[in-house]
Amino acid sequence: MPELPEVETIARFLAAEVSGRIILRSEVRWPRAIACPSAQEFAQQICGREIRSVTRRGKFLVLALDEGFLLVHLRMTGRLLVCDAARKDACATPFNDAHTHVYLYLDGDKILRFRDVRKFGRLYLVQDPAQVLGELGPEPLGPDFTAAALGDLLRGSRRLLKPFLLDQRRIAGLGNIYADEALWRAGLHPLRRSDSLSAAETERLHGAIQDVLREATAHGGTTMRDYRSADDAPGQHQWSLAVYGREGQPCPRCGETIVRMVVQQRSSYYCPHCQPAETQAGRGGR
DNA sequence: ACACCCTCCTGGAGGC
DNA sequence: TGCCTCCAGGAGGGTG
Repeated sequence: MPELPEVETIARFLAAEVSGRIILRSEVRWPRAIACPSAQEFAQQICGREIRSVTRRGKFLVLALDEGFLLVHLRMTGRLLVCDAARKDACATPFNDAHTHVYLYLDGDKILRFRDVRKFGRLYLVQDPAQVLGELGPEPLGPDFTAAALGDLLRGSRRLLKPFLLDQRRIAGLGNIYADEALWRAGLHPLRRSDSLSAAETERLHGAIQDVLREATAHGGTTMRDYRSADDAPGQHQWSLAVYGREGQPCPRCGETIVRMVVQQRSSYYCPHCQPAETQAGRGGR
């Protein structure tokens, strides 16, 4: 499930592979993969466009075109793959399979394709990226995301910490894995209320979010099952996870058994010892 | 403003 | 072996 580090890894790879290339033609095999405009308009409008750059905003890939923007959200199992036209039948991931929904044929005999087993991912072709990205919160590794800024966000919310961290309108780019890892690093229980954090706890959470995202990006992301970069390479951060997916295993910090619970329909993994529900002051979740 | 539940999807895992 | 059911989960929607 691509979150910020995975999308960043893909963006960096794609930037080197497709920047400056012209989209000669496209093929949309599953129209619903195109969120906007219609699949027909998409095919017409994208033809002849030059890809100027590939960057990331939150969990979105942002392909700046000479005219407009192609935005891609991979959701759970979406992938963008590049290959040489001459070697398309030798791809590690089958070139022609039922899960590949959009093909973009580029100059220089390159092909960029969108594949998604679960069909949750979407492509957006827009003039103004704010149409899609406008509601996103700050970039957690950007200059605006200071501990003070996080404090303001936290004080403005009465939600539980875990759903707070997953809300892309508050912070853009965290998903289930890194939210759990950040909470563990900060020693904060997922059910703490956002506006209950002390200044020291806010500071810890801020550092934890940035550290885990930087480390995971340096590792090329986390591959639990499906994630691969655009060159089919898996990430390596799964070997460094402290709590996510580790129910029943010992906490790397204290040895206590990691617990899984469901918070708002989502798995949450935490260490009951390192992330106590009760605060020092004696109040708190449960 | 918040929680809660549903929908979208499919392959993989577990039960029998 | 094989069939059946359940489940993961990001985001957006509806409802209370």
